[in-house]
Parts: sequence; C-alpha cells; structure tokens
Amino acid sequence: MSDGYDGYDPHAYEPFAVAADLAVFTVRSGSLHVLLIRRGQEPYAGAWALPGGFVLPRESAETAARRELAEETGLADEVVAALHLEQLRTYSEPDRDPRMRIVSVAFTALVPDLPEPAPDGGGDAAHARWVPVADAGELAFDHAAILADARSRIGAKLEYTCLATAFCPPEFTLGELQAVYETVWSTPLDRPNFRRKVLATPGFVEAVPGAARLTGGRGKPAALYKAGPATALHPPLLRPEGHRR
Amino acid sequence: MSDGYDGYDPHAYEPFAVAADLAVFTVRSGSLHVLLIRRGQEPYAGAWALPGGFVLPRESAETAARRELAEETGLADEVVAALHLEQLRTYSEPDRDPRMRIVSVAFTALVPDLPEPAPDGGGDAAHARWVPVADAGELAFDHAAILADARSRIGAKLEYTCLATAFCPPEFTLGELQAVYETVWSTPLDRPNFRRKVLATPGFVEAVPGAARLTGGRGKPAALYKAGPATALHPPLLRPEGHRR
DNA sequence: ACAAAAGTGTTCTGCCTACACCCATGT
DNA sequence: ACATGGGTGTAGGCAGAACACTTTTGT
Repeated sequence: MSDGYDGYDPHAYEPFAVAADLAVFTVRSGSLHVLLIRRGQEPYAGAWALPGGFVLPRESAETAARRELAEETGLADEVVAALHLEQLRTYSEPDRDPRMRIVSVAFTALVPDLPEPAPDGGGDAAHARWVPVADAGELAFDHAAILADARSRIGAKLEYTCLATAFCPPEFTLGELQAVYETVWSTPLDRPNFRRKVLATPGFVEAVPGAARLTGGRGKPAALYKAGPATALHPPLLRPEGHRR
Repeated sequence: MSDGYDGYDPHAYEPFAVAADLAVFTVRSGSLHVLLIRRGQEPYAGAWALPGGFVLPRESAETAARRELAEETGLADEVVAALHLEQLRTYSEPDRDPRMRIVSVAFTALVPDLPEPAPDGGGDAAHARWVPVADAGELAFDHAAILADARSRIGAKLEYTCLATAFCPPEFTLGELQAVYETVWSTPLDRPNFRRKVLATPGFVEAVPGAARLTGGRGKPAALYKAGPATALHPPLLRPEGHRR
C-alpha cells in the first residue's frame, strides 16, 4: 500500500460492504448444475442468485464463504470445512448492487452429487436448489457474469488439475470420472485413451483393491478408484478442440 | 447474494476499507524487477511496499489500481490506460493491516524496461524504485505473500499466453523475447526450438519487414518483430521441468 | 582469424489419436 | 444369444528435445 493509506479516516466515506459469493457446481444426471438461492426480498425478489453473504468484521472472505454455504444449504459443517474452495475473482463495479456499495469476492466449489441434496435442509436452505447451468438464465445482480466466469474457469481447470475427482463420490469408476469431463466440456472423449491418461498420471487416482461396482446394471463391473494426492496434471488433459487449429 | 443481505445496515459494523495493490514487473538487465514504494509513515515506516491505495466510492478496483499507479509512478496517463492489468487475488485476512480492516484486491501488470524509469517522476513517485524480486526480502503488511503469488502467476502465464511481449519494447528481437522467458523462469531455453515455437504460433509475433538491430554490438543483426493479436498460446510453451517426471 | 549472436536443418523420442479387439454381466 | 459397458493392444502422426551446422557482424 502506498503513502496514500496514511491518515485515512475509515468513516470519511460511505462505507463499503464486502461480500463472499459462491458458485457451487455438481454433476448430476449428465449435466452440470449450480447451486442457486431464490431471493425473498427486494431487490430482485423472486429471482435466482448465487449463495453468499457479508464478510463479518473478524472473518476472511473464505471463512465467510464457508459459513454462508453451511447456513444456506444445511450441509454438515465437516463437509463444508473440507470443501475445496477456490477464489475466482473480485467484482467491484460501483453499481453492481442498487442499494449500496458492495464489493464481492467470488469463490468456486465442486461437490459430488450429494445423496441428500442440499436443498432439503431446514431454515435458509429452504430456498436452495440445484439448477442446470444451461437453465440458469437471468440471475440477480451481476451473478450471471460471475457464473459464466466460474463455468469457464472450471472447464479450464479440468485440463491441468486433478479437480475432476471433487465431482465424484469417495469411490468412483473411471467411467464416472470420464462422464464428469464429458459433462463439463460437452464433448465425448475416447474411453481407452482417457483411461490410459488418467492411470499414467501418478497420484491422480488410486485403485481400491478388489472393489467393483455394477454401473447401470448392465455390463462388466467396473473397478473402483479414489482420488489420489496429486493436484496438478502434467502433461495436461486437453479438450479435443484445445490443440486443434 | 443471499437473503442474508437484506436488512443489512451499512453503518452497523466497523466499516471495511477496500484497497487496490499492484505487483508491476519488468525485465531489466537480466533479472525480474518489481516496482516498490518506500513507506514514509507508520506502520512499517521505511519499509518497502507494493504501490496501491484505496478504492474511492465511485471507482472499481481496477480503475483505482490504474489511478494509483499513475499517481505513484508518474507514468503517462496513456501508458497506464493501455496497460494490461490482471486481477491476481483478493487478500482479506482480518489482521493484515494493523490499523483497520482493509480488504485488498491485488493486480499484476507487466511493463517493458522503461526508457525513463518510473521513479524519476515527481511527487509521490519520488519513493518508487525498481527492485530485483530476489532482493525484495521483507515487505510491509502481507505484501511479500502477494508478491510471491504474483511471481508464480506470471511464470505460469508465460506458458499458455502471449503475455511475454508485454515485457518487450514495441519492436523487439526473438533473442530479447527469449531472454524474457529465461529471466522469468530462471531456465535456459534452446534457441532454435524457441524460435520455431514462437513463429509457428499464429498471431504471437509479427515480423517488421526490413528492420534489424545489432544486439550487444557483436553478432549478426537480428530481425525485429512486434506483438501480434493473439493472446492465448496453443499448444503451450512449457517450462523445461513442466512435463518431465 | 576469431568470437559472438542470429538463423536453418535433421534426427529421435514420446505422447496422443484412432480404432480394432477381448471380457464380464444382465436380459 | 446379444446388448451394454469395462478394459487391452497397436499402428500412425505430429510436436518437442537435442544438437550439428551456416551466416553475419565486431574486434
């Protein structure tokens, strides 16, 4: 910070509020879904919005994001605490909220398709729903832009990180993992090559010895894997169009 | 934002201040430099810090970053307006500033080695200096962490974007461009392969017909190029260690 | 003549693509 | 038996790594 900081009076200006908003994604029945909240009051009453809320005086933005997520979705605290949250970007246009000056730090999170879907929780969670991103349409404030940024970020992240496993349950088949990629990228992938690529990357997935699962009833039972310790994917797993001219 | 936003009183809490801080890099005499400001007052009087300052009530964080950069470095307004600014991340730990709650949106910028170095400007610019990042050491507040994040970000960005040209003057040789990569990555690169890779990427650089420059006095004069319209680099130009196991 | 820097050519390796093929299970 | 999904093998192509070599300048 510059010398311009010194002598600043915190109360001289109309204060800023700082918020944390979340774009929480899951893959469910073949399409990418995002967690949205139905707004109860003006402005944008009745509109859908990303979950989020104000950063409290003794919180960091990330702590606030976790707290709001737990409050609004009824997810268990341990689940929320273990969640991989990633800062997306901060939105600070002066008129992004009609009421007052709000600077919002946006986060992205990826969760598996939860057995008890979040919206069934009590309290604030009553207005939370999983919505296919394709159907999200208009959202309150600038949340449609945040959602678009988050969407494109996770598409890119799948290329060079191991984050795709965050969309899967603790144990999953390679077919399920491939479906995550295909859903997020909206592109079919070659199964043999996908398989080799994933298994050739040390620490991406680890075999669960002896375990197998019948997928969809038909077909050969698939071996089960769990997420490995690796986070980066070298060399990357590129989208089919990614390296074509 | 959630329903938690409604009924919020802007004055109910100790207000937040929002700041924009900048990590401005340049390549100069074979090493990566960052623009730092010597603080005149407490806290951290006499310490080095990243340039930056408060976001004003009607500004976005990015606008504030440009304004502060112009004020503190004496760079021409056109130069600052044309600068490629990229949002790095927002730092919001409650105690990052001992005086009050300050949430800081950090930006990164890359500039060529300026003919008239920024620090020579008048006014606030008097305390600005280019410092080799290796010599930056301890900085005020959490700026050392911001600098480290910015450093690693630009290293990664060079791999898959055309940003390296931002470090070069309007016309440059491929040797100079390669020196940028080698300086930022601290790795020697193979000249023939680098050259082919850059020229094979459409829109990365464009030849300036007929022009040539003697570099260092000795050796064959090098052809000149200017930055092309491309921004992405597909496929990426990976660091030597990047895809080795 | 020699050093230094630009620029060209060539070989080798390894990954990625593609597609053909076998295996196990339910109906 | 056959459909369905899991899993293995293999040939071709393309890009990058490594390095030998030529060209043009200053001393």
